[in-house]
Amino acid sequence: MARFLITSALPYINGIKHLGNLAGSMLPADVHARFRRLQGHEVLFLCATDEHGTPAELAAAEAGQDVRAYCDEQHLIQRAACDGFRLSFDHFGRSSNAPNHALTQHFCEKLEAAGLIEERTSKQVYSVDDGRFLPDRYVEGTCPHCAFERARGDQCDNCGRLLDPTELKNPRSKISGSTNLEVRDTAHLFLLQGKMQERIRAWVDASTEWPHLARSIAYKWLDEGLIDRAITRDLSWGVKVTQEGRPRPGFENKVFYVWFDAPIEYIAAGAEWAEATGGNWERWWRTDKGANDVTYVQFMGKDNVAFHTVSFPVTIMGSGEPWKLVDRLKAFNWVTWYGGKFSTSEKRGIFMDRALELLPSDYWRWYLMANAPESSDAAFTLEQFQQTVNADLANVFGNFVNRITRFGASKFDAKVPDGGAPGDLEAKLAKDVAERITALTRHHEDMEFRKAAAELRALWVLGNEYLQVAAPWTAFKTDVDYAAVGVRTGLNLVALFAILAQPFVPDAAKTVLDALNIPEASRSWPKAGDTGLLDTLPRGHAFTPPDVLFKKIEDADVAAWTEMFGGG
RNA sequence: GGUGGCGUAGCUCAGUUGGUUAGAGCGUGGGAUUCAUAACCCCAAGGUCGGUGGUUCAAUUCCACCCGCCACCA
Repeated sequence: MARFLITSALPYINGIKHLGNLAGSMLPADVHARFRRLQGHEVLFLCATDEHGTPAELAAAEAGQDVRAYCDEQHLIQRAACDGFRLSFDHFGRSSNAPNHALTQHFCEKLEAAGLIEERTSKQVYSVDDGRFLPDRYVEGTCPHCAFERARGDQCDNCGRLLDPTELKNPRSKISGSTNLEVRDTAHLFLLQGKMQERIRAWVDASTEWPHLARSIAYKWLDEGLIDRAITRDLSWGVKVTQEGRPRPGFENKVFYVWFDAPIEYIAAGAEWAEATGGNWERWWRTDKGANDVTYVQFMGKDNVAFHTVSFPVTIMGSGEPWKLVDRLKAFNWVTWYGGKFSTSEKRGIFMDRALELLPSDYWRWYLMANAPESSDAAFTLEQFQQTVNADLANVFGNFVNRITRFGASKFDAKVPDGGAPGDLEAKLAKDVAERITALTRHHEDMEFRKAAAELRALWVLGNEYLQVAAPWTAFKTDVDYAAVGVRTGLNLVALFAILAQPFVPDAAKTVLDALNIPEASRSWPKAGDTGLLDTLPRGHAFTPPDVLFKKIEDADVAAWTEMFGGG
C-alpha cells in the first residue's frame, strides 16, 4: 500500500466549466484517484475554485454582485456540477478561504527571509473614475504603430506588436470607458525567480518520470532565463500583503497576484480538508512530517505546465521549507467543439451543468476518457459521442450485463447456478481476461486513459465472445450442467467487468454490483496473480437483473442538442 | 517571429528504436445467431502513413525545407 496525493488544476471561478475543462484535468484526476483507492492505496484528492484576480471582479460587476457574494454563488454552482459528475474530491476548497490567505502570506514572508523578494516601484495606469489601477490589458487605445483603434495595453491585436499601456494614444479604461486616466507610481513585490534558476534546473533534471513534453517546456523556460515577477497587484479582492503578520506598510490597498496565491491553494485545500475532517494535512504535504512516502500527482491542461514545473516550484523550494513537490504530472491538450473552440460568449459547446441535464454523468465520463485529448487536441462531436456511447456502453457492456442476468434469472431462478465444471473454453477465457487485466492495470498506472478505456472495452467484448460460443441458451436444452457453467462464468464476468469499470463509470458499476449483491469489501481491484476470478460468486448466491444500464442516444436527441448547442 | 506538439483508412485514434501483406474502434457491405437494449459474434472492403527533397540495400518510421492545425513564449 502506498500513498497518493492527487490534485487537479483549479477551475477558475468566473462561470461553470465546459466539457473541455473537465476532460483536461478534473475528470482524469478523478479516474486516477478512484483507481488508486480501489487498489487499496491511501489517497488524498484535492481540488478548489481559483477565485482571485481581475476577471472575477469584472464578472461579479457584470452580474451586479459583490465579488465575495459572486464567488460564494459560483463556488456552489461549480461544486454541484462536480458532485454531479461524481468527482470524488476528498475536499473541494476555495482559494479565497482563510487557510490560503495564511499560507500565501506565510510563503511570501519565508521567501522574503530567503532574500527572494524585492520591493520595486513602477509606473502604471490609474483610472480616476474607476478608482483603481488598470491591468495592462484593461487599458484600450489607439496603437502608436498601426493606428488600430482598439489596441490593448499589452499588445495590439491588429499588428501584433507588444505595447506598454503608456504608449497608447487616446487611452481609455476598458472597464468603464473613462478617459480620465493618469500614470502613477506604484510599488510591488517582485519574486526573484532568477536566483532560483539552478535549483529548479537541478530538480527538473532529476524529475525523470515526467512526460517528455513537460520537461521540454520546463527547460525552455529555464534556458530563456527565469524573469523576476511581480507577485502583487493594486486590487482589493485577494490575499492581503503582510509583513511579520501585520499589514505591510504601503501595501494596504494591494493584494497578491492570483498566479501567486492560486497554486498555494493546492496545499491550503489540504488544510481545509483537515479542518473539515480532523485529518492531518501536513502528513501529506510536509516531507518532515510524514509525506516522504507520498507520491504527488498533478493533472493539468497543457497551458499550465510551465506554472507547475517552474513557477510554483520556485515558490515552494524558495521557502526553504520541506514541502512536497510534484512527482508525476499528466498534461492534456484541449477538447474542441467540432474542431473549433468552446466558447461561452458564443454559446458554442456544452457546459458541465447542461450536460448533466441531458444525460447521466457516466455517459460523459466514458466518452471524454475514451477520447481523452492525450496526444493532441480531440474533437468533440455529438455524432461521435452518440456512436461511441451507444456502442461501448449500451451495446457491449450494458447488453452483456442484461443478456446474462436475464437468462440466469429465467432459467436458474436468479441464483448463481451450481453444477458442471469449467473446461478448455473457460480456461482460455481466464487466460485472456488475466492478460487484459494486466494491461488495463498498467495503463491506469501509466495514466494512459484512452488505452485503459480501450482495454476495458476489449474485456467486455471477451465476455460477449465467450457467451456466443458457450451459448448456455442452446446447451440448456440438452446439457443443463454445461449451461450452468456458462451462466456462472457469465455472472462472474459481470461482477468483474463492473469492478474494473468503477473508475470510469462509477454509477453504472455500482448499479451492477448492487444488483449482484456484491459486498463493498469485494469490489476492490484485482491483484496481479489473482486466480479464480471467473468463479468467485458462491453457488446459490442470489441476484436481481438490473434495469437497462444505458439507454441509447437517439438520432432525435442528437438533432435536438445540435439545435440547442449550435453544433456543427 | 521563436520554441514545442500534431498531421496515418469516411470518422476518432494506435503504431513503427528503419525491414516481409501498416493496426483498433466506429461507420459501410456480407454471414451466423436469437439469451439480450433490432443488441451480440464472425468475415470483408477501405489508406501513395500532410507535401517536396535527402541519407540508406531499404523510410510511413531518420534529416532538411514547405504547408496546415494547436499551445506556450516574445
